[in-house]
Amino acid sequence: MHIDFEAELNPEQYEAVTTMDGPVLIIAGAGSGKTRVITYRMAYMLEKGVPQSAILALTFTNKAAREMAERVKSLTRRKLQNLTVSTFHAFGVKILRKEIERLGWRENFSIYDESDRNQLIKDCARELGFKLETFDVQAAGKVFSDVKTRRVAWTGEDAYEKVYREYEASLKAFNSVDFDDLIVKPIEVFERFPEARAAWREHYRYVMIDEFQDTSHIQYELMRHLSDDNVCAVGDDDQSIYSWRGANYENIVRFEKDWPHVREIKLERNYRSTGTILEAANAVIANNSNRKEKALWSPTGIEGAPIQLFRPEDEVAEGEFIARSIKEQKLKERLAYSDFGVLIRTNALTRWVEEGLLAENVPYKVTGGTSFFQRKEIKDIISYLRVIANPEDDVNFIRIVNVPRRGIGRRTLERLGELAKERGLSLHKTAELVRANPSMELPEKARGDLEEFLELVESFRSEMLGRRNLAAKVRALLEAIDYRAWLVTDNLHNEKAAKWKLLNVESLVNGIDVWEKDPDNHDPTLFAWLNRISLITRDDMDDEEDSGKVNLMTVHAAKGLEFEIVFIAGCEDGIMPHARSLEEGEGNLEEERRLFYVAVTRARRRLHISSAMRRRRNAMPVDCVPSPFLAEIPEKLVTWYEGEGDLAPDDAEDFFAKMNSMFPGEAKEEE
DNA sequence: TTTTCTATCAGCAAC
DNA sequence: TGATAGAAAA
Repeated sequence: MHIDFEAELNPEQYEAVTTMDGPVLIIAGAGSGKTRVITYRMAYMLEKGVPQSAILALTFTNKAAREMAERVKSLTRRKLQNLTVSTFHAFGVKILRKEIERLGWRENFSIYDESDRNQLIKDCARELGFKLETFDVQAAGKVFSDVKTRRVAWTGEDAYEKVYREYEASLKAFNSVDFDDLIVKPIEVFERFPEARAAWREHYRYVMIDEFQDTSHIQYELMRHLSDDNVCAVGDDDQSIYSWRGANYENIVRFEKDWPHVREIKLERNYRSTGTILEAANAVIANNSNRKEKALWSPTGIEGAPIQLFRPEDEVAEGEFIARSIKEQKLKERLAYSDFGVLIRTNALTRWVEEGLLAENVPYKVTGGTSFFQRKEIKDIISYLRVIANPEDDVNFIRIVNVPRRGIGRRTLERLGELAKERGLSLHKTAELVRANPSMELPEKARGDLEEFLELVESFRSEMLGRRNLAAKVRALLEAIDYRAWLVTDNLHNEKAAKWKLLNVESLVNGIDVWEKDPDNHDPTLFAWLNRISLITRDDMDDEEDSGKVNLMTVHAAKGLEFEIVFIAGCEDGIMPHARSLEEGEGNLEEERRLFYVAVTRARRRLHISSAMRRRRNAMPVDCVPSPFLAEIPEKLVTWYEGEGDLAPDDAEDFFAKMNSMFPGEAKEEE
């Protein structure tokens, strides 16, 4: 299959795609066809005879990775089973599954998410005699992460340091790693075992990094270990919105230092938005100081409708307005519900928008927030499977040892914990020891209950380590622990909740079923499944029946997406920019502005911004001031909506026809 | 010793 | 709004 690269790309894109060898830095403004460049670049390499297994592309979300792989496949019409397109974290897992034994972990390690981690930190602090009321787990977690990712060092008199040591020792004892470890541990492997590094480095001769502005210090390190000279970073400093997660857009500067002969290519043509939206976005972001100069421009010359501002009475009115406006525009312009995106700063704000949409019968889906896998009932089941896969995993052991109730309460666990501590063993190992040695003191009843639990784990462990019928075995497990009955007793006063939770559990098991029956899945083991779901997010779940619905999500979750019509709700001072974010540091106003910029540039055709006059906070209505960012939009680009009349201003030009005629190839382009 | 009930507190973004 | 710690009840 031959691709006419020159015809399907603009000159800058073409240059970016065909510069295969040597370091390349692509500064890709919002909507400039970033994904297109990356996918075409991979296709180009393949066409030039680079073997697929030599290409590594790293992205930030599973969704982006999957879509990218799909597009390369459809572009080249090849199956490409050995092409590696993956998130940083998933790639870290891939390395660790091969190499972690070098560091003293076993291959069946567990991955702790944030709540697992916080639980462990709490246990460690308690263990060391800290009063839990005065011990800030969140703060400790942040410091731990900073230390682990080498952003700060201990001062030597830090109260957290001891807890950190305990935490690290516990992780190792439990054969577990946390999220940061997924990046840090591979680096450690590469530093300590140069032969391992050489092997990986040789394997991937072409490395590409997407969303480079959001790479953290350690991700950059990992990339450096892996890349020789053929490295290509694609990013946009104006869209760096993850500094709280360690992202550091100064990596762009470091890249230029580390590869001085870098070829730098700027993509500023925007194929997405109207001139009005671009002008507004440019004007807003120009208020940031520390950035690479660039301005988006539209090759179409379509001015488009003005940006519509609205100040609803309160959050309820805001939700109503959004719902009505969506209905009206959909009808008038024959759009689909999925053409609409409603963006908010915090997940808590979704509620009011949801109520508005519900009241007007507008179908919607919420992306992000507490993911499916964070739900209690789902975590329970996953905890069981984690313990079955890795019995040393104390955090998950504790979580489920008494769910459903089996008489193993606090006292028994405390006692078991003491015994484990004395011997330096995991709880599971200790429990086995207790079973074998009647001399070890424990009340008879507790002993029996514990034994029963051990047997349960063991019988399922031997069952599930096979490579067949995982879903059926999970169903059997659910039966064995009678999880259904537990859901009923645990939700006595809320039958609906119990039913809903049961449905969730069922859909989890169905998910396993689908996954293990996928012909492309070459490793249908319990370990593989656990590794996968540890890294999965809500946006990986959608596709099923979610097309044709309005998209409701946070601005963070919207990065990389685009919608015909965008609403930015809750555009008030204190929310956008978020007060809490500003408290944290000086530079955060600029990051909040970038966040707003990202929100604005999601819109192709029309943008609505609302800022409530009053909003309830903790049940008390509070007067609100519009976001200062609104004043940064040139006045000539906006109109005010007064709360009645036409909700959908006309922009008579036929946007689509014009847009499509301007460009060859697919016009609908994600970033 | 375990389970159930009640009061209190904190709530930004997510791999 | 939910999680969680501590008190009361079983």
